[in-house]
Order: sequence, then structure tokens, then C-alpha cells
Amino acid sequence: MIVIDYQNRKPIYEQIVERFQMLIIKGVLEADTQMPSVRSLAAELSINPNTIQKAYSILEQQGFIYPVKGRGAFVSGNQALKEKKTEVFFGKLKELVKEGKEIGISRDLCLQKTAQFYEEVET
Amino acid sequence: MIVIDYQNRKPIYEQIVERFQMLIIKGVLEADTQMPSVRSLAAELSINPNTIQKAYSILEQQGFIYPVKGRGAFVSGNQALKEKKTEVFFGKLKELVKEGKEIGISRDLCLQKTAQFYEEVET
DNA sequence: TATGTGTACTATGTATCATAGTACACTTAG
DNA sequence: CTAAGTGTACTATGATACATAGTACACATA
Repeated sequence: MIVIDYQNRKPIYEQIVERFQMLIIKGVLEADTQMPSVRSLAAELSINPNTIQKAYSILEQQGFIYPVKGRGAFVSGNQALKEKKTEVFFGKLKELVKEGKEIGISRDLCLQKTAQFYEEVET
Repeated sequence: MIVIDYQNRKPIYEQIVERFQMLIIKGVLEADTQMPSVRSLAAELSINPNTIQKAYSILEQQGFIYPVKGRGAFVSGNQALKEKKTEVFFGKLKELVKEGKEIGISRDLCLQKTAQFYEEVET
């Protein structure tokens, strides 16, 4: 479920955060589902438990999961999360489109490619 | 001409590289224009000359500039650069659109926002 | 009671980034 | 020829982020 790319410049904890964000937003992990324990996930990925804990604390801070003392961490059922993620997405898109226009990409080509890429995505 | 954002996570040398890439691609710096010298730019930005050198060596490797011993560095007149940058841009766009679709952004909203952001860009 | 859970520490090693300083070969203005 | 400015190549040092290693505590549950 979680894969670490050691070629990636992003730190491990950040990769884990983003992966779980996606799984939760897409509904693969439903509300109140129990998350893998810090220690078990660390063992599974062969990394340090502290790294998992760091990822979980960020996910908790962002409202994606909630911890229960002595029991574990669970997926939060917050509908506002999707809206937040959407907001972040449009922020990125705006930056990228700005860059595209600056390097001389035409409006029409930009739209055409966007549509094309959208179709190409495999579910 | 060059501004360093110390709040940015990106390292200084990378910010300098990207800034010059943009200036060259947009044509602000024309072919065979002399680049600021390593030492003078370092002094102007109040950073270490080694940092500038690192940025310049990357720009040279990417074909954006060419060095002349004892004289300085100059802007390369390579037309292929724009195409390369365009290729990189579409790679990023594809990744972003994929993410958008995964979190449930509709095709139409994606296109609408892209067009909107394109219009909003100030030149 | 024993095990598994989240959480909070300290300490250590590593890699990247940036700085500091020095040095050399080259070009050019004087 | 000389001096100043150029790119280039080193070594050394410090700061920071990242990841690991190890320990410890309170809690829930079989």
C-alpha cells in the first residue's frame, strides 16, 4: 500500500504523508479505518519508527487521522479535507500555468494538453 | 534581476538556475549576452561565489550558457532549449492533472480553471 | 499480566547546502 | 609587461535536515 522511492528527493516521511493523503481522499481508506501501527509499518517498510511517527503526526495535524491512546490511529471522516486538497491543487495549477505562459505556451495548447492528459489518466 | 527567497525550501543555487533559465527562454537575456561575473553577482546578492559557480556550472551543463576562459560566461543561442523547457513543462502538467483527477476534480472544472489562471497571469 | 498501542525524549550518523579561503590559467585594459 | 578581472578547482568548516538507534512512559485490551 505504501511504497518508498529512494530515488526521490522528497524525504521519506513526506512521501508517506502524501501517499496516505491520497489513499484517504480517494476513499481507499474509509473513515474510522485503523491505520497500520507505527511499529508494524516501520517494520514492513524497513525504516525507523520515528520516521513513521513524524508522518503520522503531520497527518494528525492536518486532520487526516486521529489517534486513540493505547489503541492506535484511525482515519478521520472529515469532508472538509477534500476541499482543502482541492484548494492546494488549484494553487499548484495556477503556478504551473503561469510558468507555461511565461515560457510561451499558448492558451489553446495549454488547454488541449490538459484535456489530453486528463483522458490519458488510468484509473 | 535576480532575487533570492530565503523562505523558499529550494537551495539558493537552484533558485538562481531557474531564474536565469526563465530570463534566457523568455528572451530577456539575448544570445551572446555576457552573464554577470561569478564574483560580481555574488557580491551583489551578498552570497558566496561558490554558490554562483555551482549555478553557472549547471546552466552550462544544460546548455543555457557557455564559458570563455578569462573573459566570462555568455548566453547560449540554442533554440532547442525552449523545446526542452516545454517538454519539462508538459511533464509537470501531466503529473498535476493526474493528481487532480485522482482527487476527484472534474475534467471541465480542470479546463475552466486552467483557462482562468492563464488569463489572470500578469505579464 | 503481558502485549501492543501512541508519544516523547536524547544521542548519533549522514548528506546537502552554504560559506571561507586559497590557488591557477587565461584575457584584456593600461 | 603589469595589474585587474575572468572562470575553474580545490580543501576546510559550520549549519541544517533527515534518518536511525535506543529508551521510556501511559494507556487499552486479550
